[in-house]
Amino acid sequence: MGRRPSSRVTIVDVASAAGVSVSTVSRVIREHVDVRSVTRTKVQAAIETLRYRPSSIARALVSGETRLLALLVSDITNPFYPQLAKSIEQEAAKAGYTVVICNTGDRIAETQRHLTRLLGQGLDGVIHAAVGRDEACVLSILGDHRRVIFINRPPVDDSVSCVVSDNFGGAVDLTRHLLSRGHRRIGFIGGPSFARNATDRLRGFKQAMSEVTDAVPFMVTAEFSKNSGTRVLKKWLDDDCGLTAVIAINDQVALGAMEVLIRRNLRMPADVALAGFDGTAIAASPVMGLTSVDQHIDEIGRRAVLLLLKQLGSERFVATRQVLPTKLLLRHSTEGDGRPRTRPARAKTGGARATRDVEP
Amino acid sequence: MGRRPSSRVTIVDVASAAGVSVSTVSRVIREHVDVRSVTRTKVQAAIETLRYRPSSIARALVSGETRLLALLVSDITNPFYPQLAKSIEQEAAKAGYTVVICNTGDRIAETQRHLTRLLGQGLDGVIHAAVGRDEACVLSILGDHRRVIFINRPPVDDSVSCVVSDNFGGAVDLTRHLLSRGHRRIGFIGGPSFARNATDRLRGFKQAMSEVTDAVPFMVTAEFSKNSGTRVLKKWLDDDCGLTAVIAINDQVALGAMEVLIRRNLRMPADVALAGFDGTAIAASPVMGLTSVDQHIDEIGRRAVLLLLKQLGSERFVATRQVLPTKLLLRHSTEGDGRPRTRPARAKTGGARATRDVEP
DNA sequence: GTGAAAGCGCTAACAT
DNA sequence: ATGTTAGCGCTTTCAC
Repeated sequence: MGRRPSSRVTIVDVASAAGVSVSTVSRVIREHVDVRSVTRTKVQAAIETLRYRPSSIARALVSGETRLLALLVSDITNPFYPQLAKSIEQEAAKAGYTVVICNTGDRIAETQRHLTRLLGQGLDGVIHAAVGRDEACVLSILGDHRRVIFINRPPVDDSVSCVVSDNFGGAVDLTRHLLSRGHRRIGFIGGPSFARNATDRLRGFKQAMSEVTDAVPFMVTAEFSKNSGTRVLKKWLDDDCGLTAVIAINDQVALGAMEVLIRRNLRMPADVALAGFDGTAIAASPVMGLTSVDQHIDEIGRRAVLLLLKQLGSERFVATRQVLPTKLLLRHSTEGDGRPRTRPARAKTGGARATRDVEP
Repeated sequence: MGRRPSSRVTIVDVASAAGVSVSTVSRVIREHVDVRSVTRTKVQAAIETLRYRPSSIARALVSGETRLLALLVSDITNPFYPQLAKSIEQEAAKAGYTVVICNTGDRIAETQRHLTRLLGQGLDGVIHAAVGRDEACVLSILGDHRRVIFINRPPVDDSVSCVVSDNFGGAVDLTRHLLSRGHRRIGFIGGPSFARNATDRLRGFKQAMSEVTDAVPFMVTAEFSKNSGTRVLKKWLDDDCGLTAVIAINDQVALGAMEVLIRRNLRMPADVALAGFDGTAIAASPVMGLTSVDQHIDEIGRRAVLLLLKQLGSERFVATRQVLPTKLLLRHSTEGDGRPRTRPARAKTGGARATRDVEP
């Protein structure tokens, strides 16, 4: 079962076809210099005609290098991660590396399960985009700090490399923006305390709020899920706590919150302004039109791969900490001028064949 | 470089620690029955204390089985695929299989690159969720039809297994729904002709339209991207062709189309009704509120894995073709009663602290 | 510059 | 029921 056809073309076949030894073929494959160009050509011809493809398994067995990387995410259905995954996959492929994506669901057991299995498969390195309670576990399972990069969520342990955003600064910018628009009672739907990007954002929020005397912060700890956003916002609205603006810990949570606003016919930002974090594509769409703190997702992915490969290739290792600036992207959900700005409500000019709404 | 610490615990270490031979250890690992329970316990203890983890690389080299599957998608940032990937990953993990996700971008060269590389890595099987022009290429590279399952897009070659939706039926249902709501001039933003799910949906649309004498279909071929939706809808509106409803080939294309409607202050469905395909989470959200033809994404993923594993495990192989029914999910984008139904525009009752809009 | 041979860690006959 | 041994396809000394 599962055994592949014994017809596999091996290095021995190539060797005999080219009339040389296997070691010579091996040298040609790995582009060693100590091969006469005549010989090399001969071997390459044999490789070509036999359509020989070296087995990375056999190679891995002897060299210990698989060119297999893992990308750990908490939930691939959060659009933030696919965008990240794409850039990581692209950059890794350039260097001949394969990336496997694993969902941890922010559960230690899942991280453990994946890592143990992948280590058996000969994993070369790990990019963890959602470290949390599993931080120690990851490091102990891998044993070697050189083979891990944390991204998105900063690790506690600073003897590990990471590429993260300036979450604190981003939150400060965003909060100041809301304050400058006159909001004073602002809610912050936070993330779990084990996620340092979330705690950093919370700190930024608190900092900015403390700079304005009459600002009244509302804070709550929740999960990074759409449901979290829905649940928290419902509660706040039901409690009638007079919020005029809400910051969600990420765009996904903001989506959940926005659904509540829509269901209750509240307008953004006239009734409640809303903002998120991450700068995902859906937030950027006018369909959602969500103000968000952009994370330069592609850049983080690119850097993570380059850093990891560099670490895998060098003997001495010093942990690197890269912090990228964020960018505040203003959209309908906050940029209104006090009058309703949500799309159909502000319909005035109309397009082709439009029946027109007139505002009260 | 990359060489893992030579301190790896091997099967030999376990054997000597337990005072047995390597074959006995191997038997214990693979849960062979021919082992006395005393011996087994002894071995397991040794495995435990030494923290031994079998190398699947070595195992793969001899058995030809890597338990590595590839999932080919056209673009992981289309939310349809992460949902699919998640269910596939989960089902595969149950059987100890690892899934690597590859973006083909619907380009043959990319498929080729990934497959060649992965085959060297000892790929066991492939689930291709976006076959198109690369169909022949996939089959020839893999050589063995048993090791491929096509999902989502039906293959041309019916000697290969597939799990797909009833795209034709789904399109018929959807089109009839629009017709029943009085729409007659309906646009269909189609997909590329190499994607059979797209062509099947188009057939369904034509079929349903032909059943109504005064129905006027508009059709165009585009890509499976948000931009396609934007571009086509802009053109149609600019041409002022009097469309009252538009069907997009998938939810992602519908998103692009919806952006145009929003930007032009056209209401859904009062001015233009809009619908998509796939039944993604974002379409279901009231933020998008898109009528869509649900594909039972999880079920497709689950079945694909089970079918593939079954095929990998059996000697004789007969291609299976599974066609799942679709389900029409009605949402704001089409279910309106003629009056504006888009959220803020129909604000009448208001929620807590809401300033109210009154419709004209 | 090229070849011969010893493994990498495991499985699967074949012995016992 | 357990041990012995020959590879799986490749890399890598070490000779020549």
